[in-house]
Amino acid sequence: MTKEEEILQAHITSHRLKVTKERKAILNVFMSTERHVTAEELYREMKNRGSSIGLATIYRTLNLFCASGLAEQRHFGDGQARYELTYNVHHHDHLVCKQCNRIIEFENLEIERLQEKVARKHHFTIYSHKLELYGTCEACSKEKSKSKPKSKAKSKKQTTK
Amino acid sequence: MTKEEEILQAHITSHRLKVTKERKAILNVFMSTERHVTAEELYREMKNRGSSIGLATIYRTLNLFCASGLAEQRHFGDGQARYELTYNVHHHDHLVCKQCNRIIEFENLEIERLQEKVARKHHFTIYSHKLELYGTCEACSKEKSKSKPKSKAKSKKQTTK
DNA sequence: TCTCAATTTGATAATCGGTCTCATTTTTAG
DNA sequence: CTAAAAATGAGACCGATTATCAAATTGAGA
Ligand SMILES: [Mn+2]
Ligand SMILES: [Mn+2]
Ligand SMILES: [Zn+2]
Ligand SMILES: [Zn+2]
Repeated sequence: MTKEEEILQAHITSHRLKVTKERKAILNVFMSTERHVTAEELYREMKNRGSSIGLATIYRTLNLFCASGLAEQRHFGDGQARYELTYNVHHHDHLVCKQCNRIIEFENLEIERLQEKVARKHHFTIYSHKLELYGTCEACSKEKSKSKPKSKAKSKKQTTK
Repeated sequence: MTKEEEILQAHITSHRLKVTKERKAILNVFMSTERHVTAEELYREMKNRGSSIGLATIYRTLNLFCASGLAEQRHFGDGQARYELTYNVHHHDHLVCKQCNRIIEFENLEIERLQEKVARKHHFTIYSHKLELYGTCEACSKEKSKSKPKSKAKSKKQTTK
């Protein structure tokens, strides 16, 4: 049993919940897929691997992962929640390329310290924060003309009239 | 005519759009209400003041304000977009109290500089960013037991089972 | 000022991510 | 093994926002 399975089981038993094959299966795939996955993406991935677990269960289970401290939910501005394993993963923030939807993780202790300083000045107690830098990644700014090297998002229709 | 009305008109004419009484009325109320307003809140405020403008037009017009550079859209994690006038307003980020939904604005050039530094390190070009610190404000941490002094958000049902 | 094509509006239908409901199945303490 | 509690899948439902469309308004040019 992986450490992650243990963490999940601990949370499950301490909350009088139940260990199910669905939860184990979802945890497995969740750990093996790319970071910042959406519920829908995870659902499709599981289907590809032969699973018949329903989408509602995917949502429920991702929420459970978050409640157990295994994962965290993120929003990168495309209207879908994304999830990433955070157990044993250093805290970090994100650079989000709006061209190709690539997500680059970074860690900056100076910024974290300054956030705390700001909070102190306002007598505010931080328990979470969100720092995202939106723009264009290196790859995308090099290929000035081409459009979407690693597209992941649906392009939303824009009424320009 | 206020400077804001001029900016809007400039955007409107340069895009072959039309100046309407609705747009002027919405801009007026938008400028006179509190910052970080939702479309729904602005709609109700206008109704209170006797307007009969439809909600769809409020949404359309707030989007227009954003397109013209007068306003910006924000998301503070409660699932509704909020808007604030940013013309002639210094860039700032936000402390969001999850107890009372108070929003405190702050400005920190050191953090902004460090963000740019991070971006440079990753050869990334930032064109916008989002920094929000979530937690408990001074007022709320003082009244340890009381719940919602200036409640603004609907409490979402949480299935704890 | 009049005309009229283009734009905007209000009402409301549609969309979309996500949650809830409920009948059925699975888990697990005893 | 039993039975109560919890979880599941299917699909109904929800809330914020956008799209549709007929009717009204706007404004550039005559
Ligand atoms: Mn990450
Ligand atoms: Mn603000
Ligand atoms: Zn990119
Ligand atoms: Zn507060």
